[in-house]
Amino acid sequence: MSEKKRYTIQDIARRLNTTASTVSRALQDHPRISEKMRKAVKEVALELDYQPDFRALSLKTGSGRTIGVMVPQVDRHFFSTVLRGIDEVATQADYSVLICQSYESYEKEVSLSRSLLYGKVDGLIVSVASSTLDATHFESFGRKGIPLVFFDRVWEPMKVSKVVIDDYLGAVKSVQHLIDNGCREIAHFAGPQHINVYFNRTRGYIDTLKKNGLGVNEELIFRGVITRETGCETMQSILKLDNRPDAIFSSGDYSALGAMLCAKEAGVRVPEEMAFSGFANEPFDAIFDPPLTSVDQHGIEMGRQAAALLIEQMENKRADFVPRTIVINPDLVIRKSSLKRNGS
Amino acid sequence: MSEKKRYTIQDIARRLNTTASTVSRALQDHPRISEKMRKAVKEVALELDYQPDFRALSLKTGSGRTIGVMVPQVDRHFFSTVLRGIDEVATQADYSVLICQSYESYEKEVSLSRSLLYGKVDGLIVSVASSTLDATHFESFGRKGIPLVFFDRVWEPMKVSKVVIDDYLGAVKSVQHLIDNGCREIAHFAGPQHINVYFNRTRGYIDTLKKNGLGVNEELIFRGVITRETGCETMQSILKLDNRPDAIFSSGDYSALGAMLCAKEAGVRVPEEMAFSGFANEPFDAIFDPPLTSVDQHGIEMGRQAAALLIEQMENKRADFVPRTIVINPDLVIRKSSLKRNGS
DNA sequence: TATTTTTGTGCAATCGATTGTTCAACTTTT
DNA sequence: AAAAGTTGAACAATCGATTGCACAAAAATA
Repeated sequence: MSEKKRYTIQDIARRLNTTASTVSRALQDHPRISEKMRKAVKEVALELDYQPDFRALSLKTGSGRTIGVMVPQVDRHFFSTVLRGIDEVATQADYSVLICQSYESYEKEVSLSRSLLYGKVDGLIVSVASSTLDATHFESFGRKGIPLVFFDRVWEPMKVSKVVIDDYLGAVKSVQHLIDNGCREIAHFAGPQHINVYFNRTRGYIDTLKKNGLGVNEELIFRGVITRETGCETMQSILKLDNRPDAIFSSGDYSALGAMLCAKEAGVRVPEEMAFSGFANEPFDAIFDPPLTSVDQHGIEMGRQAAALLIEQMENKRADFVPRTIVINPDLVIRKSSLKRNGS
Repeated sequence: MSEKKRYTIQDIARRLNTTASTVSRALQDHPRISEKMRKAVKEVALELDYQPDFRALSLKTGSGRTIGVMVPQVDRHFFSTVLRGIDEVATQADYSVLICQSYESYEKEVSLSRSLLYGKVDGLIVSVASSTLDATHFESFGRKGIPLVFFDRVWEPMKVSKVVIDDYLGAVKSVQHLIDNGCREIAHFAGPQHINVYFNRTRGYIDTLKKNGLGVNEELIFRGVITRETGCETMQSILKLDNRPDAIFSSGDYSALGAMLCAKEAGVRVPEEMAFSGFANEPFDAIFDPPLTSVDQHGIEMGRQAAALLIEQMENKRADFVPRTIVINPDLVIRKSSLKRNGS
């Protein structure tokens, strides 16, 4: 019954006894096309529901107006807000956004890069997977003239534009807040240290302790604790310690949460006996009991900046483009879980 | 300094004083190419980090081996699990997945469809936006011979393959469970009724009440309650009622949660005085106090089935393909929030 | 040695669009 | 009415890759 066909510019030409070039020009309102022909072409185009073929078009023009985004997982609130920011700016500039997920896997990341390199995207925005220790696979993009922008989890050695938050500052704000609230023995859940963001959070923690004249107790730094499960397990060991810490500064909300729930379960009063502070400001932070203090990373803004940076570079194709790094200030969102001093 | 160029098959040919066709064949291990030439070509290709141009390739071959997925939002747990299922099957079959978000907006959905129609994808998997009342814009895909599969939120009138869960059954299981636990006045938070999934959940609720000889009280059906905010507000009004319901069956977890937290805040004992049951089995359901009973939709499985269905249709390009609908059985995940009878 | 077969490459068309060039048919100018 | 200018549309090349066909040179067969 139905024709099931994608009509091309040639089909239109055939029906009107003319050529593809004339049709192409008519559709573009070229001045040298007669009014009559223009109308006829547009009419047939409409009738056939003609859409130009993206592949042919981008092959000819050299750009498909498509931005690729590669993130570890889209269902993490932070990444999804960044996506929103990117989408916003990209749409405005008439670019499509192609999202893909590495699922934190190095292999997947490499194979995705390869497939994107085929010419599916004209520019790429990336936050690297946690299992990626070496991100040289991204260097091909530079070699092929495909602009690249890193955000959040960046591959420092590469000379490309980056958008990051000041993780160090976020940690400082967080730990200082805990100290100001009377905490003196602050434990820390650290993420994988080869990832810049986690490394910087840990640095901020250590420096802030020192700055306040508090000693750094290596035994209170728990490494690789980022999931709810590990948070919970770590709390179990903490509860067995002779002198329990009076606060936890976690590099992530999931582990902070896991630990907090475990502690409550074990009868620890939060925040009176133990205060908690996380990182990422996940939406569920606000609805826990008690609500979790956390660091907001302004994802939408990061996304906007990353997209703007990328588009700028794509449009100004000069070889002398100088990569920039944009640093965004994080905000500490104070909630009950850390208010040891006063319950306000 | 750096060349900043994408090398083509022609560049390789030029270096070896041969032609593009020979290079193309050499790279494909065509039998009629000499061992020597083959080696030489591959060597240069490697040296130049040659990657075939996706656009040229898919223009010629007619397929870019790309599946498009359009969902309302990627940061909803259900959708992100479906994505995982799709990704799994697609990757295995050597397809790339292109994700895009409608953000529940009809306009965005229409404009995305248009851009995908350009030939960016060879097949499409869709869950429609809540603001979409008329999804005829998807019919172009059929007309152009681009296979389409709906999942979860489907546009019933279209004759295409669909993957859904039995929302009716999910609601039945949920409400029956509440009744079995001694609830007699069960209120219902209903979603937008023009969306099939919400409509069916409400039907399941009504039918189950009737089946158990319980009357349906229209005043206990609250429409359009899907966010945490509206859930909370609705609970406020419920608490003012003369005869409060003893349970809430919500069509969504967010509103169930909002309501549950509000009720607890107001001093209602959960589940003793009021039981709660949601829909979607969001990951946070398990970590609330009390944990929320909910209906699991088997997202990964839905994604797998949808992708398999789509790929089958794409590869078997016969015009006589008959659309299928796959119905997946939901499971009720029982947690403390609904266990009124016994605290087990 | 003459003829057939095999082997290795090049030529040219094609996918669907864009765009510079050519060229006939009208208009306008003188 | 002849020269010059304008208009409308066709021709052909191009983007990067694939692939049927032609055709030498080399190898195998007679």
